[in-house]
Amino acid sequence: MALDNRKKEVLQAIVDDYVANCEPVGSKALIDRHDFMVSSATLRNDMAELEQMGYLEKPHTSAGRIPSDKGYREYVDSLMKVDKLSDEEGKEIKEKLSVSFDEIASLLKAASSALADQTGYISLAMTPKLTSSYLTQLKMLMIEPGKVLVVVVLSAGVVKNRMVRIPDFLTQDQVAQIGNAVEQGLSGLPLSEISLITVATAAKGNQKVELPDALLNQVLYEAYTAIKQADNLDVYMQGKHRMLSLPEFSDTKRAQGLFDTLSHDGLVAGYVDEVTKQDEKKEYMIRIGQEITLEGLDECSFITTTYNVGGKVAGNIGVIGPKRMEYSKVISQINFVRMMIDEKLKQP
Amino acid sequence: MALDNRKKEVLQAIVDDYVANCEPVGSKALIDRHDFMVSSATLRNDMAELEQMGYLEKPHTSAGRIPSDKGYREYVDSLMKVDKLSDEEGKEIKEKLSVSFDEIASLLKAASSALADQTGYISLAMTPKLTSSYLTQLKMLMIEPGKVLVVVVLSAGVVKNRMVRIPDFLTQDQVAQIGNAVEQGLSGLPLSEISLITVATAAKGNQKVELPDALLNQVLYEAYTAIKQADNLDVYMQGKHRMLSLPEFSDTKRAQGLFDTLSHDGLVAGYVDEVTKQDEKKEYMIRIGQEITLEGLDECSFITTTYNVGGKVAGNIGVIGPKRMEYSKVISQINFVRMMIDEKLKQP
DNA sequence: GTTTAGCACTCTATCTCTCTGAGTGCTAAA
DNA sequence: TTTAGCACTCAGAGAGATAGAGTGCTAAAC
Repeated sequence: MALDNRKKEVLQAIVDDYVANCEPVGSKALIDRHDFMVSSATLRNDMAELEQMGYLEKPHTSAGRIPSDKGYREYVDSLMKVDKLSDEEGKEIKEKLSVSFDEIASLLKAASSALADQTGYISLAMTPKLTSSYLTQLKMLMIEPGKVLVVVVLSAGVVKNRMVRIPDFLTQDQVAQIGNAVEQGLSGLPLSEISLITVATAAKGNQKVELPDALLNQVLYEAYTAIKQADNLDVYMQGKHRMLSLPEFSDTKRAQGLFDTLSHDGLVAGYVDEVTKQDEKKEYMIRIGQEITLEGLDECSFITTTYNVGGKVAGNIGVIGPKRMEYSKVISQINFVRMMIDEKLKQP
Repeated sequence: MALDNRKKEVLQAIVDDYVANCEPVGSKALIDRHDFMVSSATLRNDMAELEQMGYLEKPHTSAGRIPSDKGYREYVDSLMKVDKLSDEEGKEIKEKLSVSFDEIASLLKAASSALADQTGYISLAMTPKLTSSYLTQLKMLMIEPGKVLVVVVLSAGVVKNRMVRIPDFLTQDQVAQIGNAVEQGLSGLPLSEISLITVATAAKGNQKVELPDALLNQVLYEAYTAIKQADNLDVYMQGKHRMLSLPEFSDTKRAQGLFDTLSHDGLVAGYVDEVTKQDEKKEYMIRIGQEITLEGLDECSFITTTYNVGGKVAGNIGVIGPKRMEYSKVISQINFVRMMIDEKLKQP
């Protein structure tokens, strides 16, 4: 049985009201707040049917209705209208991202912070997935004898560095040369194809320094770990504490379950990855309540979207909020931030 | 009126019991759990006096007593015995910090993580206060035309980098030369004495590249911002979510107040700084309940201590937990972690 | 067939009342 | 100074009672 027009309106109104007040919506209240041209009894019939079809739930017999996960799903899929961000709000976000960012990490940090402030929920920003990106530069900088800073620059604009230890007696020149050799041999190679072996052959094919093999291998191993480490995703998450002010998390147990999960960056990042793959074609990904396979997030909704770096490599930003979230607003906010990121990263 | 021996014992027993159970302690329960050789009536008299002197409080007339801030203070100042860490626990911490850390940031991250795991409370680790440290190296690395990575190395072992934008047409050599000139002119200079002017004079006194003044100034300005940015304290904080399982934070409002404050790294860092100055001579700093001037932390206690880098520059690590904290255990844990850090950073 | 008025019914939240028990403070004796 | 004894206090738990929001159903109206 499909939803007739009035039922759609009723569902939409109930979601809207519940989002606003976090209180079960009754037929009377619905009539009061909206211009239905029918009586409350009619709405009651509609609501009973909507419940039977699984779109609504009752906390108990004599309460109003609240949307089920399926109800929210219908709402975001076909009922809500995503309105454009108000000029004012767009301006606010723009301002927060207006500082010049020449490193992707700072941009993402700012984006996550803006998103958290603007939505009032938990924001998320992840560095680009690097497996598909490639090495553009590798510099080895001697900080003091025996200590070398390996700077790895990736095509996605990601810069990472790692301090490594090498034998004391190597000179800055020798180390820099090895770095150059590796860089020449590997630049342009996708990260996924870089292994200890490729590093070694690259270096040995290009370098001019005469060094015993064992020694050279030691340095190369450190360079390799530095490159591999650059592969790690960074996750920026902000605004967690705001969830505590929501009525759905007034129960500490629930909040704890949520925070426990969120404290594992890796879990969240992995989940975002998975969802992104599932909804590859879509502009944004939404997961509602039980649809989320992360523990402790069954009272939440999760919205993510993908930004692009130079049209190729992509990372994610997103928002985690209560199921009772202002979906259309959050979506437009996320979209706006994504556009801003895309724009800033388009310049080569 | 000073505390006689039995009163001290009573206070100590009450703190111990309350720490263990988070329930007001009555005279009867006290007799049951401890070997006082007197009757409950005698203890009642003692407890009444302790209350009058401000060491104990009553939640209401017919409940047991709980320690007041003053009571906790007396406890940590003269009653508790700081026991040595168990070998087992020492081993666990050692293990967590056993990876080789050649960058101070990673070491602190690991330390904070170990401290949070081990205490079950909120841990804190801050990079060294850098004002007293000095610049040892400054490298400028061209990533692509117009984009330069400025790597700043400070005496405290802190390495920071910042991507900056410069005019497109400058070459790697030119940029590197400017970097060298700045480094030569400034190395050894305390950060506090580095200003845009000192940077400029340093560079102009040492550099050989012929560049129009305006252009040079632009590059120098970027180098200067990079140096100044290296000055920022980094704060690593972990284990916040654990507080939600404590009965004192079962009220979400309270938890929210705490988290609100803790989400401002700067506030916390500033406070730690202040406290450290006040208790300069002490091995560790303790602030209890209302003694803490940060909003939302009046149900908490704050313990910090100072680690050293090469005997000179110093940073802080610490723990935030409920007033009802296992003080002696936490103190020995913090001390142990500090010793580990000191040791790892002693090697030049 | 759809809509509506009317009404009995259900269930939570709230309030009040009572009871219980842990714990106190005080008094008087040891 | 310590102790036994006892009256007193108060939070918390449990039991009704009540109010009110909301429901579902029936029968009439459109």
